[in-house]
Amino acid sequence: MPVKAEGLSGTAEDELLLLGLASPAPSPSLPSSADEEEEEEEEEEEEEPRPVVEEEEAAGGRGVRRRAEGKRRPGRSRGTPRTAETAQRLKRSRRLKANNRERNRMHNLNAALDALRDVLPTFPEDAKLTKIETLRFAHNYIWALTETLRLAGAPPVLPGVAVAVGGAGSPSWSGGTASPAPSASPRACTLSPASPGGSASDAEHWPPPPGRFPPTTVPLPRRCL
DNA sequence: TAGGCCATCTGGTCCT
DNA sequence: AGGACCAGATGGCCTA
Repeated sequence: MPVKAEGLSGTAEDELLLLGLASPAPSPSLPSSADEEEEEEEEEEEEEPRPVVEEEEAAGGRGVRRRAEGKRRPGRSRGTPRTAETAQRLKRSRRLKANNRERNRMHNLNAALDALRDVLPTFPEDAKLTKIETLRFAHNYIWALTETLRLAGAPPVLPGVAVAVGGAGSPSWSGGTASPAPSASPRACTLSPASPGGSASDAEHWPPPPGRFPPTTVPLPRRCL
């Protein structure tokens, strides 16, 4: 499924839509389940109990036509307490807002992943690593660079030096150390994903599929050459 | 066609 | 209460 453009269903819009305060423009965008649900919601809105039928009749509005057609909506007239509907709508509204937030969150996550891909060497250049490959390769790449520095006699990277995350908060490194933990690992020199904190599953994913093989430019620790 | 990858939705949980 | 985060489910697209 193609990525839905951001802003297609803004939070505020959803809210307005759900509360019946905005008239939804026919969306030419890709059909998603959310959209479908919104459409359902629109229908619901349209079928909201209309307390001012007399006025509509006077104005020749839809109330008149309904009555003329002799159609009566099932259920819903007086029996259902309005508060239940309101609660339902509120719930739905919150859900859609949460969906939007979640979508944005995942978009941010993907953007960060793309940024990570950009700084990772791949061959060919435009080969796109999958998410899991990106993470694993980044892990290895950092490990390899660290090893290279270490073997070159460079001073250890200062713990606490970290990438500013998201640009908003202060830099943090949840791991508590700036170097890939496994640098002390006895598994040095393999340069396989199993090297840095490797696991069986890591090894399973190495090497990457042909055509997107990235590590050709990863500097090997001198000891390994 | 099966399997991999991905985007999205959803409900639960935790945190502020 | 509302938002962030997470994991499971679902369905679409693509490739071998």
